[in-house]
Amino acid sequence: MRVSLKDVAAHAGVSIKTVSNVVNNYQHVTPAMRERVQRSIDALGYRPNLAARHLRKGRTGIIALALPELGNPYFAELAAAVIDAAAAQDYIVLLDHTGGRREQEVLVSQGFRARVIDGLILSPIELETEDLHDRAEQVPLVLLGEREYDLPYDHIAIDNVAAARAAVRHLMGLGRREVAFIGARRGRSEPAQLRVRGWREELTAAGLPTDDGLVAATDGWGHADGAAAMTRILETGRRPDAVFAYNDPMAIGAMRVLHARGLRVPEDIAVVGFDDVVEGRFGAVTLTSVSPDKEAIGRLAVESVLARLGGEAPDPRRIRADYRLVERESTLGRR
Amino acid sequence: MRVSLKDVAAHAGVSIKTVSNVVNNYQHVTPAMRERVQRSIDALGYRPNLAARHLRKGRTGIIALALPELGNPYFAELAAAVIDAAAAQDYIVLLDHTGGRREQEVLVSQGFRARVIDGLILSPIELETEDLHDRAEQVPLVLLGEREYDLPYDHIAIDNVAAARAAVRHLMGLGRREVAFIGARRGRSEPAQLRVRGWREELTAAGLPTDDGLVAATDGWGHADGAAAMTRILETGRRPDAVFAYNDPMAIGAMRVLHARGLRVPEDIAVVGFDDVVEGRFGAVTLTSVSPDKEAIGRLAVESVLARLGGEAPDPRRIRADYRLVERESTLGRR
DNA sequence: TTGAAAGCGCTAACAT
DNA sequence: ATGTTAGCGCTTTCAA
Repeated sequence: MRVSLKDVAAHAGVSIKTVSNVVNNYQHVTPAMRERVQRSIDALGYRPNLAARHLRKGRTGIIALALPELGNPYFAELAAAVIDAAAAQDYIVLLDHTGGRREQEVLVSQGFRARVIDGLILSPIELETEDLHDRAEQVPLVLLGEREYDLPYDHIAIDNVAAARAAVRHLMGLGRREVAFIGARRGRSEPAQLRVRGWREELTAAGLPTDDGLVAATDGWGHADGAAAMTRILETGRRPDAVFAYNDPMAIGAMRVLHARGLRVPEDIAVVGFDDVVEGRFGAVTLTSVSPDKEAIGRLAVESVLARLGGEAPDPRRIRADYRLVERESTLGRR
Repeated sequence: MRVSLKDVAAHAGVSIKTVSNVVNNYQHVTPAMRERVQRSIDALGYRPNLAARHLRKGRTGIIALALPELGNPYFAELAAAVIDAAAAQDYIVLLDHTGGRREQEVLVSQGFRARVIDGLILSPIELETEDLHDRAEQVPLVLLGEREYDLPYDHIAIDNVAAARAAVRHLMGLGRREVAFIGARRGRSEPAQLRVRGWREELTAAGLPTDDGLVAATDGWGHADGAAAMTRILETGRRPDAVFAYNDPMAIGAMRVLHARGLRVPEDIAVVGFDDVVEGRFGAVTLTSVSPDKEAIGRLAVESVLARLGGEAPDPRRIRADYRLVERESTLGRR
């Protein structure tokens, strides 16, 4: 059986409390006593039982991170950032994925998937405001990503509208006039709405029409969805001179289609992605992309959850992380 | 405060045990009683406190998964498989990453990073046999991946030597005679040794020399490392007619270099990767790759850990997962 | 500065 | 079929 505080106490000939004091680095312990107890701890190989500690303190030292899908490298990289930020505060991360499906997101937000957690970081796709209204769960929740909710939770994201505008502006600056948007979402909910809005606003500001025939809706957000959307646009006979994709995998999928059809990037069609995943830097044509500060997002998310744990209840905040546009061959061409 | 069993019992006018019986779906409860208790549970919004349950049962319902890095899509996809397999058994996954560094791997294997877990799935890179010898931790450990250890732990992997041989054989079948290997590892430990061995064996079997000038060692396993290694080989003046990379990101990095130098894939140099990540299917030239059955690996890993939890102590097994070689444009060319 | 004892919420052995 | 109770390992008053 495992050794408990009691065993150590018996071995050292002291009380349980004294051992506990040593384990928890309590101030007022004489060095001699600390020494003696520590010796017993080492001798017996004592390791505190966290379940018991948690039961007692009501804390588990675990935060959950629920992402749409790990296959998308953006989320994988984000997960890495969150794990590191959590580790820096002695927290461990439970990872879950929702597939971006509302039902799963609701389950997660209600705490039905992971129940041993001190806090939850959720990046929703389809989740609706009303799903969060009757949240029985009282563990702190922090929201990530493009969807915005008018609810009292911290929300961390970059300014998606501004970022999308910057991307489109970059294309305009290169003389492109017909910019397609790939990755609007089918159905009622519109996860991509902020980026579509940025696209629309920037075109309008430039005095250009925003042609819905150039907006391709998709079911998912992977390479294949981007490829399918690009194909669909081309098959209508439209020939835009630029494409702005909801994310990098979709942009890369689109480029694959362009390449296969003999269209040159960027000479014939320039392409801009979103998220700046590593993969975009190593294709035959490197990808221009909006690069959110993932490190910061991960760190801010962890800080937000933990802040609410301390009993402090700061007002819910909308936190803006940085981003920048990384210009590469898919818009600038080969230097 | 949270509602406890006691609160529900009081509300329903029954004993704690009865409520517990209902919550745990104990057999012998009259439907009427079950109904009545359930009503109280719903009314009060009772949710079991897992910390307490775990303290009592000595189980947490959590398994840890420690991977080298999430940025590599192979590991991200594997993580997804493990999470799903665990969910199917009502288990939740704590995710950690080691950076493939021995020190971190040791920490993880000793349980110093996550201590509230029922089992651990570890995919080591630098870890040495002796690091596992004095494992104080008694939670079940399952090993994943290419490194093999002569130790009493379950180990799940594909047959790396055979898979590497299949890849090289495919190249030989296409008439290639000078096959470089990218991604051998610097330093004492050799995570890539099985794949290098397969490469060597197959060349030897074909009566070809295995030229060490065609083996490029790297520090990491990312796109950039593959690109650097490819560059190094080319700059020695060597011009192999094929490249076999340790993994897909390295293969893609290498293809980027070839493309930038005007070398055609596969006409001038054919390329084969390993892991079959999604990204390889959408480049300008799609990538031929060894495709391990990630689903199966994830499932087998979870099953292995959980099997050892049941008190059963089956003999440690070496479990072989399936793989296949997926042939694409980087060796076959454009159809 | 250290010890004794209560109790966190739950399960399981035992009693009814 | 349901109730009583001890105790999982720890932290935390409270007392010495």
